[in-house]
Amino acid sequence: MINQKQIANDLGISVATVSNALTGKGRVSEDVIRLVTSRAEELGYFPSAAGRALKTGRSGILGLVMPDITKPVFPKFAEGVEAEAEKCGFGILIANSRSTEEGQTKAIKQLIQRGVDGIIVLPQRRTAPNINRVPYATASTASDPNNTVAANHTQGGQLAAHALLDLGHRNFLLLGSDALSPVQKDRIEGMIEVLNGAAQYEVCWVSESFPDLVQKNQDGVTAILTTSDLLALRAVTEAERSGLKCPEAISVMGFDDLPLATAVRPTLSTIVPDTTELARRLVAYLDAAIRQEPTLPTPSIVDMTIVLRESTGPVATQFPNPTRR
Amino acid sequence: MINQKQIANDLGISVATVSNALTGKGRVSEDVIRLVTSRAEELGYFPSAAGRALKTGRSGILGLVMPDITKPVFPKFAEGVEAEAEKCGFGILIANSRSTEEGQTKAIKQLIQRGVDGIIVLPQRRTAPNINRVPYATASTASDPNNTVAANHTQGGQLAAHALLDLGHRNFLLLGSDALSPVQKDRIEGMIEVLNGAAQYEVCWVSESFPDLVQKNQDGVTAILTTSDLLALRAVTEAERSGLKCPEAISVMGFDDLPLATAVRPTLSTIVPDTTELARRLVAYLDAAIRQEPTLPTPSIVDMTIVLRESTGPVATQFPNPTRR
DNA sequence: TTGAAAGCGCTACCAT
DNA sequence: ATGGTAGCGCTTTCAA
Repeated sequence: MINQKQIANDLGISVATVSNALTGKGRVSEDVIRLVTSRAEELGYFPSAAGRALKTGRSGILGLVMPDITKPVFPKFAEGVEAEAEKCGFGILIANSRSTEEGQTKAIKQLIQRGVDGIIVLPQRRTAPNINRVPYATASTASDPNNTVAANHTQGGQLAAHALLDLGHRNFLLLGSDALSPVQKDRIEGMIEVLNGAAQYEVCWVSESFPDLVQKNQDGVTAILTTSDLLALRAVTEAERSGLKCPEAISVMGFDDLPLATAVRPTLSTIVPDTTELARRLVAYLDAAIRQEPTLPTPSIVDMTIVLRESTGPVATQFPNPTRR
Repeated sequence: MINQKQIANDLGISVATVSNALTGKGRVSEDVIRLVTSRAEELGYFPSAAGRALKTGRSGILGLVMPDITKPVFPKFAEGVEAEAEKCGFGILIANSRSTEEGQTKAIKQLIQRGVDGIIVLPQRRTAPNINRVPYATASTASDPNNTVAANHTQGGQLAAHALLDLGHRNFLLLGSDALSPVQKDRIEGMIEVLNGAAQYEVCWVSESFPDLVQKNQDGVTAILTTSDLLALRAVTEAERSGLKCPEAISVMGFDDLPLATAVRPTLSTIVPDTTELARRLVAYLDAAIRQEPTLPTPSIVDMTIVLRESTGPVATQFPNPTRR
């Protein structure tokens, strides 16, 4: 491994000058800077991360704790964080909390041991990570008191409901998969807020058994709002299988804009979280905290957007199903 | 930050003894070990990663270069690598090659600068990563000469073809999305090897336009083999939309066992890569290389398995479509 | 069994 | 403008 000392000896100057020339901090003559940088280039010099970290007390690495990167929502987020971190000169060390609080605690401990400068946590069940050694930032729901930034799930739900209301729908089925998830609760809540008084609706938490969509449709339901594209996919395909055309007979709305949303036919209308912005604020917060800036960004909420594709359409003017009671 | 020196002063012993007691390497009395560890516990001591790295020349961190974690194949792999790495005491630093060779080169350089001990690369277009500073391992296709381990895409393709042949199908449509991808080429090749002489088949690379499945079915096609679950999803939903029941009229086979495979109805029959085993071998190789073990694992190939779900079934005994010419 | 001391590569202070 | 040097926290001889 080639180091500053070798460059210094090579050029007959001191390591201090080499360091100064390379980092551009000290006052060194242009000539020496050119000399040193070109020699460093020649020798293929890379500064030692360990040496620098030991001296400065900073590793330039951020930890990212996620529940389960296998779940399709997280990769987009991870990518956003990685990209933002790189812009600020940070690397990303990943850790898996395995969707449990113990896993989360363990992951955080490991990251600290590895010397990260800060930690981003995606707590799934509103657990407050207990970190004192390094600054941390969390992306949670708006209703979570100790978050750094939150996606506006409620507003996302509102967006979904509004869009279908605008298309003329008045009888809704709201589909979630986990009644305990704060995220899903917020999304459903947003939908309900908008629907209340304006339309009929029924909330259904899917576990094993999926509701009989034909039956629901006969009962008047023309629109399904879901808390996830995975559920929407299920709904669309269940519907089409039983002869209910989507969106002609029934409209289906997804959530999260997963890759599958454009792979399925009909393509899924869905609510899009701004993961890039979320990641940006998370990293910006940590960056400020690590630099010990006097004022830190305050908790904020990032709105979602909607994208209307093929799975939603205007309510049929005449009832698609003549047997409706 | 609390360090060994403080513990040493605290206990009136030397830092060397503290280090020895903590790492268990040197010969220290049981009493002292107990004393030191308990005191360390009390003070909440964590060894400094930087200090240790500087001294030992090892960071305990592995870099992982992936083309695009947003593509649904990669998260499962990343999780496997993370899990395996943790078992060997390594952390995982992620880097995004953005599916380009320049991106890959840049990512590798960055990882090296951050002091990783080794690098795992998923080269997408059969590029040979140029790394000399640290050991690296690649997961590529079997036909790639410089790989450490490969998933047996060809055998996966064979598996798919065999399964549908066994179900009585004799007229196939093979669907890929990228004729330039070595992975997809190998998969299709495997299918063709099995089908040749045993059945009729047509290969179709989907770009924008999707083949007319009703037409194909009328031409006799009863089974579709794809190179990805995303394509299979597309095929299933296109088919069902145009009144072709799956699997009654047409069977569809996916690849990769993505999360969506069980969210769609019918659930997708698919080929499952053993990402855990792939990850295990990759990490094991690097671990050995980093420890400078005399003999390193030689390149090896990991077979895939098949899971039959709802999207495939026996060929219809009578033609589903009476208008077949 | 324990301790003193060197040194990993870097930066920053202070002197020249 | 440049150089000498201390020291970040740890491990590892070597000596006691």
